[in-house]
Amino acid sequence: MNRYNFKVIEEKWQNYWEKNKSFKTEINKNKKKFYCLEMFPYPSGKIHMGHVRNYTIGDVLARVKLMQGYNVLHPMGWDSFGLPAENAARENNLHPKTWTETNISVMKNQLKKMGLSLDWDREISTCSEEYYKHQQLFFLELYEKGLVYRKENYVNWDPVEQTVLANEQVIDGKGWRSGASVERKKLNQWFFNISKFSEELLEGLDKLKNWPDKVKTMQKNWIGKSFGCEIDFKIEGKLPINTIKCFTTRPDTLFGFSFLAVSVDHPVSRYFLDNPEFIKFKEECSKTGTTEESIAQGEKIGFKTNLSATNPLDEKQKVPVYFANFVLMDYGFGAVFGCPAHDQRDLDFARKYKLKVTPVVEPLDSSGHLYSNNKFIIGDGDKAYTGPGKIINSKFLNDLKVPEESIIKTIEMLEKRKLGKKTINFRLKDWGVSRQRYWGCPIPIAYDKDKNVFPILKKDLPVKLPENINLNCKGNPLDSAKEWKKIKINGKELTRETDTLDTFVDSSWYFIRFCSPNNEKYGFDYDEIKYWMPVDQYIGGVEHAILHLLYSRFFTMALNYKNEKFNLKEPFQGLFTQGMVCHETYKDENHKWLSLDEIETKDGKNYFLKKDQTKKVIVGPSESMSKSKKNTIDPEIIIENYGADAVRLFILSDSPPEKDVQWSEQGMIASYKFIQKLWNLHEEIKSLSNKQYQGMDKNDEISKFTNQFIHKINYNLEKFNYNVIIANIYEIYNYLNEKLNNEVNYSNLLVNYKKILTILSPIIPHFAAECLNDLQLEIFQNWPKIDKSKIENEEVNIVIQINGKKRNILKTKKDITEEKLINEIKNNEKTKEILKNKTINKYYFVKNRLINFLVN
RNA sequence: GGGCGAAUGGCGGAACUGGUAGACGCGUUGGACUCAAAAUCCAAUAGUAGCAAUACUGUGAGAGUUCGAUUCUCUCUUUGCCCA
Repeated sequence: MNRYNFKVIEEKWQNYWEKNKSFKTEINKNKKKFYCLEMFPYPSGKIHMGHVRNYTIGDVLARVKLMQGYNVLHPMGWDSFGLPAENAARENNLHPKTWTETNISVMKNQLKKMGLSLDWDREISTCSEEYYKHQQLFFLELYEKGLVYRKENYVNWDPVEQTVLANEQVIDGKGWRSGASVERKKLNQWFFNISKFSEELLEGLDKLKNWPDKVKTMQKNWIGKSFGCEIDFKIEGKLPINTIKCFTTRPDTLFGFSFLAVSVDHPVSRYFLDNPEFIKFKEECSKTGTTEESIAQGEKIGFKTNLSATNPLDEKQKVPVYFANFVLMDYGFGAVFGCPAHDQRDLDFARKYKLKVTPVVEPLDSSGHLYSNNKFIIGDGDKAYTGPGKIINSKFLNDLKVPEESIIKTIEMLEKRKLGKKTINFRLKDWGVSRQRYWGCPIPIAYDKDKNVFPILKKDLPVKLPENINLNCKGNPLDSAKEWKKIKINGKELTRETDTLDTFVDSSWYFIRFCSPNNEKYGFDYDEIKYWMPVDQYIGGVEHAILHLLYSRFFTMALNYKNEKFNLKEPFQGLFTQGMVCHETYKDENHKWLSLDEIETKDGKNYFLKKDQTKKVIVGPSESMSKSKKNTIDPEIIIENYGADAVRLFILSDSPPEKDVQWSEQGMIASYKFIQKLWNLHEEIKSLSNKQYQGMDKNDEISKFTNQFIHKINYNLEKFNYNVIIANIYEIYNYLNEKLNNEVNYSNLLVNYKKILTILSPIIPHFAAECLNDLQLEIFQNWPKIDKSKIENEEVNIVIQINGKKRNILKTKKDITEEKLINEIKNNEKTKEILKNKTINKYYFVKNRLINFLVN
């Protein structure tokens, strides 16, 4: 028997597919289309196991759909702008473009070695001019539609690096590189008006039937629609201010009102700018980050003004007005009223500044700690009560049910008295797209001396990135590109915008570009997107559940906005989020991460340092593979050692795709060995043909088994239960292996074996192609149809229960009636004992499944 | 603190709309082959009792609905993710 030589065979078929352009796709209106898309990678250098998992899952689906007769679009590209290229360029003195292109060529080669069914003719790279020139045009179109605007906004500013930091570059309030405390700084920035589509983005979620509920919930929370009320508070003080407008979701707690808090950026702040103490306070506020989390966790501080605010429902109740760091200008109206008894933030603040705490909601359940001497108080002094109950201490609002009645009724009352009105507020903020970076898509805008905005003329696109650039300067490199910055529009001397676009913009329309990747005139072709879009199945990591997916949905809606020809609102019909690939972690005595290369084991449990066998290694929990934890496995080495088919098989086999999978070398080896076993089986089957082997399988049991197997696989494919499919494949192997020893009719065997190979081909395509070809069959087979008459068995096992406990199993003919069954049980040697000396009070019969006797 | 999910042998995990719990794989144990090892093949493998047939117990804990619950309901514990 020949050993299966995966190296030769995998290379052979990869070359064959490439040469024959087996996966090239074009519009074919006679065929149903299927657009299968996996999230395209950032070209960081090498592919990692996460990619292997993502692309294997996608490839199985794409190949199945192809075999089922769909016209399958399965493209791949590169999300190739971004900060790592700039950092790497600084460290290695390479141009970001060179670094990126090298990485792309390495990774493309690696992907090809996985045997993916990709149409490489559609490859795109977001850092290429061919791509970003269209993006710049979209930017201008969105600008014309009023979906892009400029405003001042806070950024995370690293005072040492003189640069803006992304949120993930801020670690514990400090710059990741410099370690300096990050400041809040105001900069003029470009924004996409995503909040204009808040309602549509929210409503659209309901129509996305093939999205995981988890992701939809996350997006829903992110959009954060809340019903509430805007209330005008009367202000008294020695300033020309009459009212301050607040937004609240809890107007029903108005009688618990003990202060009014406004943002330091609120318009009223202008009256305090000559107050040195206020300036100091404002600076203090700018030291806390801009994220909601840092504000929530940070200390709540306030600056007391000489103003007072009046409760609109009670003229007598007047409370102080504070500037407070936890109020943000871009939520609501930059002002909130504080009801400390029923809001944790407000309570923290009230305790700090010794403000009154009046409870206005009485909890329903009296077992709570909020009671003392039958009187409701705020229990231990630091916990606000936010649960349900009824209103107290609130005059005419008293006894309203919280929250069912209280909020609506209070709003009605306020509206009647013209003191406020019902408002819907969204948490979703507009998308700031300006990045002070070199390696991104230049924003096609210029300014005159007075900072007036001049869009670059469309005929002058693309705005190319300057090639010669000094990346080792402080701040944004484009800012120091003096010559590049100069531009004339209609004879007017202007200065270019030096910010580039957030890379999330690049990935917000690449799926549209894939439909017509070579259209030079425009970002897409209407006919092509009409045929291909939306993406039928999008597959990627759950870490993109919110931003990338929301931005892509927005961008599609923005393209659709005021454009009847476009006619597409939701880009991704189906979404699947796969889990991460995990591995054990290892540390030395000093709690430094150790890589697998640095350690050794003899028993698989106790690990020692390779350098020093006396040093024990601390084995940590399994965590997602990452370079920083040194627990990565390099797919290239694994493919080199075991072959692409074996890796594909393993990465699917051990866990459901939506869950994390634990990398296991032993599991990997098992998959490798299994392919060898399948090959041995193949050789054996082939050898039978020479003997014209005629076996005994008269009932054609093998067809029955195969049909049932295909039926199971179809079901599991639909449910994405790929791990169960692999188990099914092991089952059919075990079955065939046994049958070959038991004699089988050769022609029956061959018919079914062909079907089995067909089913294997999306999962282990090289192996299946080799076997099919070896039998002189076409390597691209149609997905086998099920012979329904052969799915059902004529015989079934019926469980016999006594008082709900299993006592025996009886094999009978299918669809047996209760009477016949009971008769059979009573006469059968094996089962008649069960009912002996027993009175049957009642029995339950489930056809073809069980019978449950209730006896004394 | 809120929202959502999860908990099944030594491990990863199966189980259709409530109806044979533990498919399949890994590991472990025993055996065959071999001078020996590797590879391969065969067998066993939830726990307890028993030579065995078999019986009892078992899906995080406790309750409930039901003839019957891994599956449905409630409470709790642990844990993961997202938001704060």
